[in-house]
Amino acid sequence: MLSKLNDQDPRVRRTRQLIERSFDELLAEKNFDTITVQDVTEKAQINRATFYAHFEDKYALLDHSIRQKFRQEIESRVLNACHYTPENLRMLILTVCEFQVKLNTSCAQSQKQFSPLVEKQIKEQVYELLLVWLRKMNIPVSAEMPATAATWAIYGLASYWSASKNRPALETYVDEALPLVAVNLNQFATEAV
Amino acid sequence: MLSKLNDQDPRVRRTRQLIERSFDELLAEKNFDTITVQDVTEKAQINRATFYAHFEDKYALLDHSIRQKFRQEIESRVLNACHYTPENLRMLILTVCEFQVKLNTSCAQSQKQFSPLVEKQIKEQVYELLLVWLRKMNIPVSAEMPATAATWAIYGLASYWSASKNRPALETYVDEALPLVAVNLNQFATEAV
DNA sequence: TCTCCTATGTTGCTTAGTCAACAAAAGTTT
DNA sequence: AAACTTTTGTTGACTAAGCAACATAGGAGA
Repeated sequence: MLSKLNDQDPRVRRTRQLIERSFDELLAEKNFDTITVQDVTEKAQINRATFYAHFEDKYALLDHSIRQKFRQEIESRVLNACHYTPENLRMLILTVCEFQVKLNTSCAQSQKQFSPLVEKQIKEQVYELLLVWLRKMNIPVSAEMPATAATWAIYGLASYWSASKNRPALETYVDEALPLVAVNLNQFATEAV
Repeated sequence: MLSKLNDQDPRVRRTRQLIERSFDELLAEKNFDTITVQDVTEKAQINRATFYAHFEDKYALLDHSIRQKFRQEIESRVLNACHYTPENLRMLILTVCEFQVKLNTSCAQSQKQFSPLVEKQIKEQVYELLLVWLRKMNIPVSAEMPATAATWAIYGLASYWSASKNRPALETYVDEALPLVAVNLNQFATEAV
């Protein structure tokens, strides 16, 4: 059904948590496509009908789960509540890189199949974050294009790194990557704090 | 209100768990009479009105909590699913002794004030357990009196031990206590399995 | 192929939990 | 003592979760 539940309602928060937690645990145990909606609801001890009130299907749950996890990485580094600086940008690139390898190791072998999902979620959020940063510098031109360029560059560099056979040390790699991305943003940075 | 909720309903189980867990955590932190119903519901993240649907007040919660904990001790030793033997009786006495000291150490200093509650709950459950045991031996006389005598004896001996300045080793104490209690029950034990 | 079985969505009705507002009790402060 | 703040129970209207039943879709196996 998906008739928009109220995110502030404690009951809604609770059941979402139960679903998310159970799903994470199941993902650690077995492959995504062997996980059924029933598995999730049984583990969460909620009714199956309740699941469908929250998510369209298990793919929507996976989508949400990935989005959630990346958002947490962003928030744990407070990147969502700061403004553009080269250092923060560096931290953002680093976050994307780490997230990639984390997914490849934490869950089972199943990751290849939903890497397009991951790409979509990461890029959406990086883009939104960069937009916020750019808009805080009240620049004369539109923020969309620089944000887009930087987003794709960041994601591309991160997946290039995470896919490399002999990965160079993350810190040194990010040092190299930073100027390639920052060139799109630095031009506005004079107005920043 | 307390309009009997359905114990089988997952929602009911969940909120009870939330309440119990929060209460336990609060009890570990501070004294019982400084704990408010609000504290519990805030920690449990449930509505205050919901609390009152489950418990009359915080005293009823305390009552329930103690009952619950002792029942768990009984069940973890499978005493609820067996029959009378001197060894099982020994285990029961031991359980009561351990429960007494556990309460005195685990929670804060507050225990003295609700020791009558503890006494009531322990005795009720020991009595019910002994009744079940006695009835399994289909004895010719009524089970109530031997069960009562044994219950009081067990509780008395356990609190005497737990209150002693220099407590003797539990095992040896129980060895001494066992015959004093068993004398009420052994006479029927010939019929037992 | 046909059957069996399991997972999926969906539905109408019931029950539990939320919320806000209230009056009244119990502590606190001054 | 009076004025205050906090906590307590209780209420009624609303929303989410549970349940059982259904039709359907897909796989697995004879």
